Amino acid sequence: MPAEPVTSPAPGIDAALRSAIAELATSAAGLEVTAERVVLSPPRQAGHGDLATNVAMMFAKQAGKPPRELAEAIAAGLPELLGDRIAGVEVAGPGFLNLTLGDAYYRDGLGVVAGAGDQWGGGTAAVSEHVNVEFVSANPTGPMHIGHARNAAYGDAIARLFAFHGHRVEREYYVNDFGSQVANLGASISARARGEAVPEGGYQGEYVQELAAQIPGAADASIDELSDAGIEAMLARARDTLDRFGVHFDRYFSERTLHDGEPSPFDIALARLRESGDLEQEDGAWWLRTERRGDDKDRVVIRASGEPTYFASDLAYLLDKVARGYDRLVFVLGADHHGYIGRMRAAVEAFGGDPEGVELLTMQLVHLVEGGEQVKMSKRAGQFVTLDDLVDMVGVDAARWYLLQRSHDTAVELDVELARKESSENPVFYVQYAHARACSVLTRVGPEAAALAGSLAGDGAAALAELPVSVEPAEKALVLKLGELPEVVGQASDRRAPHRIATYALELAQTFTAFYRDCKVAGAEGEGVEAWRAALTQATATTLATSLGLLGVSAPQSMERRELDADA
RNA sequence: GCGCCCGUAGCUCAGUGGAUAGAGCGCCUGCCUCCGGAGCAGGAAGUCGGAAGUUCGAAUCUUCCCGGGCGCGCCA
Repeated sequence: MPAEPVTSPAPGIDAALRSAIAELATSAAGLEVTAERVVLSPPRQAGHGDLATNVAMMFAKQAGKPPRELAEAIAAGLPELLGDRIAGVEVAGPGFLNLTLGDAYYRDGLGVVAGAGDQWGGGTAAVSEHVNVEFVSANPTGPMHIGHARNAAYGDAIARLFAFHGHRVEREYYVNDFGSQVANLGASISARARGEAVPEGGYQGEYVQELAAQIPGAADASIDELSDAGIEAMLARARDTLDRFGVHFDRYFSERTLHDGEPSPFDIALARLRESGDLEQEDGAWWLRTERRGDDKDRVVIRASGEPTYFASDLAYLLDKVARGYDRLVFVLGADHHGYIGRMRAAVEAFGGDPEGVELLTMQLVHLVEGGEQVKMSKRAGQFVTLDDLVDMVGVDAARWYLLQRSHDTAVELDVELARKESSENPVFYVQYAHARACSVLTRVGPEAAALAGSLAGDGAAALAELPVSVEPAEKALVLKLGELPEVVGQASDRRAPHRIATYALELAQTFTAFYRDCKVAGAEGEGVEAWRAALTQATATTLATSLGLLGVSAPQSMERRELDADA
C-alpha cells in the first residue's frame, strides 16, 4: 500500500532560521546539513539567549573540525542572512550557539501561527498513512470499567493525533458477540429472571439483574434469545457510555459475522493458512506456526476437541483487516496482553501483510485515589469502578485529562478529589480557565484590535509584521511557546504519546498567564500595541483549544461553576 | 527460569545525547485601586534504584545487579 506524501506541511515559525543555520553549517562543515537536522531549543538558563542550537557539536566530529570553530563560522554568517530577525549570536561552552532574536522574528512568527488558525501544528507528517486503530473492544458481557476508560481515552486521543498530524484514521471496536461467554450471559440472565442464583461461572453483577428486568418475557425466553437480547442491550449501553465520554467509532466489527455464510470468513482464513503451510495438525489440534515467524512458540487454533480457540476468530478478523489494505494496524490493549505482539505480527505476515505495520500498545493500570485511599465501590458493577462512575465523579473533561496526562506505559494514580476541584490547583481547570480568560479579554478590546484578531486567517496575519510594536519578554516567551506546537504534535503522534500534548497545554497556559499578568491587552497604550496583543491572545486561545481538542477535552469560552461553594 | 514495562523532589509524574534535571500536588513566605483574584509571585526540597562502560557531554545509549508490576494455557 503506497503511502501518500503530504502535500504542504505548514512551515514552522523557525523555518527561515533553521534553513539559514543549515546553509551556513553546510558550507562550514563541508558536508550536507539539512534544515531538519537543526535542533533549536529554548535554553534553560537566562543569559543563554532566546534559542540555542547544538549543530556545531553535532557535526564537528564528522566534519573533522573543532565544534567552536564551526559555531563561529555559523555565527558570523547569520546576521547577513536573517537581517533584523536576529539581534545577537554568541558561541558558548563547548560549541553552543546562543541566539537572541529580533522583534521582527516574533512578528513574523506570530503571523505564521495566527495565519494557520485552527490548523496550526497539524499536517506535518512526512508520510501520510492509512491507520486503523482498534481500541476498547470490551466484552459485551459486562460494564466498562476504569481500565476501559483509559483505553478509550488513549485510543481516541492517538486517533485524533494521527488525523491532525496528517494521517487517515479509522476507529474500530471488535465486538466479542460469539462463543461460550455469550451463552453464559444468556444463562445468567435466565437464572436472574426466574429468581434463581446464577450458574457456576456465570455473571454475578447487578447489571445482569437489570437486564433480566429490562428484557420482556425474560423468565420464559430461551437461553439463545436471552443471549442475543443481552448482548444487544449491553452493546447499546457501551455505545451510550462511550458517546457520553466523547468517543465515537467508525466501525463496530461483530465477531459473529465471521461465522456467517458458507464458506464463512472464518473458514476462508483457516483454509488460507492451511494452504500456506502455516496451519498444521499435531496431536489432534491445529497449530499456527508462529514461532518460525518470530513468536515465542506456536499457537493452538483448533483444539483437539474440535473447538476453535479465541485466537481462531482473531485470525479471521485479522485477515479482514489486512485485506482492507491499511498501512498500519494499531491495537490498544491492557497490560496483560503484551504477550500478543509476537503472534499477531506472525499472523499478519502469514497473511502476506507487513508485520512492521502492526503495533500493539499496552496500557498500564489506573488506581483511583480519594483522600489517600483507593476507591473501589461502584453503584453499577458492585466492586469495580466503571467508566460511568468515573464520569459521574469528576466529569468527562477531568476524566480524560487525568487518564491522558501520563505516558501509557506507566501506571497512574488518579486523585478524584483533585480532579474535581475547580481552581488553579487542578491542571485541567487551569488550562480551560486560561482559554476562557483569553476569550474574555478578546471581548474587551477596541474595534481595531478586534478587527485584526478576527481577520488573522485572512490578510490580518500579514499585517502583523507591519505593526510598529516592540516585543516584550512575556510576549516573546508566548510566541516561542506557540511555535512549539508542530514539533510537539509530531512527537506525540510518532511516539503515540498524547500526554505530551497535556504537558504542552499546561505550559502554554502558564506562559499565557504570565503574559496576561505583564501585558495589558484591552486598552493598551501605544500604536498597534492593543492590536498586536489581541492577535497574540487570539492565537493562544486557538492553540489552547487545539491542544485540548486533541485530548478530547472541551475548551469553554467561559467557565461556569458546577456547584456553589458553601462560603461563596 | 524466560520475555515486556517501570524505578527521577515528601506524593503523583514529565523529561529517549547537551549547559546549573522540571511540572502539578503538599509545605513555607509574600501580593487584591489593575482586561476573569475561580488569580499571581517567590522559597525550601533530588547520590535521576546501584555499579561499570560508550561519549567532548548520559536521567536518556550498552552490560550486569537490586527492587516492583505484568505475561509466559488445547482460558477468554
